[in-house]
Amino acid sequence: MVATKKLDQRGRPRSFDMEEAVHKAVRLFHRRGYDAVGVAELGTELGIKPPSFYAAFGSKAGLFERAVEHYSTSDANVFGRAQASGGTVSEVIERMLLVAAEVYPEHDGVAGCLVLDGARNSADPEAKAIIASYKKASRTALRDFIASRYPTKAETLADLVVIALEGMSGSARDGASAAALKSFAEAIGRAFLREAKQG
Amino acid sequence: MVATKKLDQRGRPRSFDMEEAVHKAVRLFHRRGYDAVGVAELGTELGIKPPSFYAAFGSKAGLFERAVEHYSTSDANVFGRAQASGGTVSEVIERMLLVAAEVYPEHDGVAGCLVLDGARNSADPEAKAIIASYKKASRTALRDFIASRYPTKAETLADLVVIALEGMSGSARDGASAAALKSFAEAIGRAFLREAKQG
DNA sequence: TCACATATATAGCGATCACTACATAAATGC
DNA sequence: GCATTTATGTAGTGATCGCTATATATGTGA
Repeated sequence: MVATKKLDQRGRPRSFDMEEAVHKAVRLFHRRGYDAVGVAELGTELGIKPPSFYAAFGSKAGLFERAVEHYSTSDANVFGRAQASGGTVSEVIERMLLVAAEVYPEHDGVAGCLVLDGARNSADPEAKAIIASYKKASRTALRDFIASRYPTKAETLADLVVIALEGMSGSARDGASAAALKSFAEAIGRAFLREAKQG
Repeated sequence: MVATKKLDQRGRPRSFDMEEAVHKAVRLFHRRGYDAVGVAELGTELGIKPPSFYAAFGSKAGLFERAVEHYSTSDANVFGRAQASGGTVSEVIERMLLVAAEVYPEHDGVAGCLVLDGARNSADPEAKAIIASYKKASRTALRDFIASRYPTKAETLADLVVIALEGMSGSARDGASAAALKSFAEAIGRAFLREAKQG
């Protein structure tokens, strides 16, 4: 049973590019949130009509899940970006906050973090579950990273950072400037050091 | 023309209590956000049928405006509550953060701040405008209060507090515990003192 | 008593929601 | 050629959205 798996490409081929469609969906969901983006608009913006849309993604929530997954494995993942440059735990945290201060303000009509704010006030249980899953995973990764250096204060320090990022994302979506977010990020970075080393 | 204005109570009287209806609307909008609460649900929960609803409030956004106004003049206004007890600027700020840490976690299914999060991701321009107006007024009041003691750093310090409160409200809506919000509030209180007196 | 003013209940408006039934088009394997 | 497989376009599903037209009920002032 070492049969070579022929991925048979039978049937009519897709008339649109999946990756490009998901990328456009990321921008729409990120800009306005899950509920405010309708399937009709997604269809016209992505150039996909309803039957093809549902054949490809299953549902609106299915596309949202793909969009969130695409988003959180991109440069928008501020924790991943900050970790990539190495350094101490506090250096990475400070860098993450500064990266967020650069990324979160409005760019091309999009502001804040899709994971933190993309399903806020949503009435859809699926969308909320998808976001809750990603938030929990992110928080766990961040807490474990902090615990590698500050094991007894990891929870409190993780709360400090996560709540701060929530505030930065929400404020950015309300129009906060890059300068305001930067000074906030710097203050939280100093607070992190202070809370980590004292008390 | 000093005619005594007789507020004539002519016509059929209301069959519901306006204040009680607004209070119920506050809870619904606060719990789920503006868009996720429909007029049909408001009607059944408030015991008001459509024509009476529109005669009394004009529109869904009209009721929302009344709800936000009622909310922000209640005990939910953490800045007002913190100011009421007096003290120095930094004492009031620290107290406000601690009050928010008590008020924002879920109580009776409601979490966070209606003003900060009630119209998040809303597709309705009216609701967004109402919230934007209240946010701007709150921020201005907070900044002016801080400026009375720290005039050169008022903007930066106001950003610190406002973005922190945004984070606390958003996190509370995601299920953050009172303990987590309290430790965050304490850390931000220390950060406020530090940023105000140094640098 | 009766006009007037206001609020009510019944019923339904057009628009939009996420989603689908159905027939057809376009590729492959034999 | 021809069956099979997959994707497509046309058209429309029932449900819900915020809101309203119309007639009736219930109060006041004269």
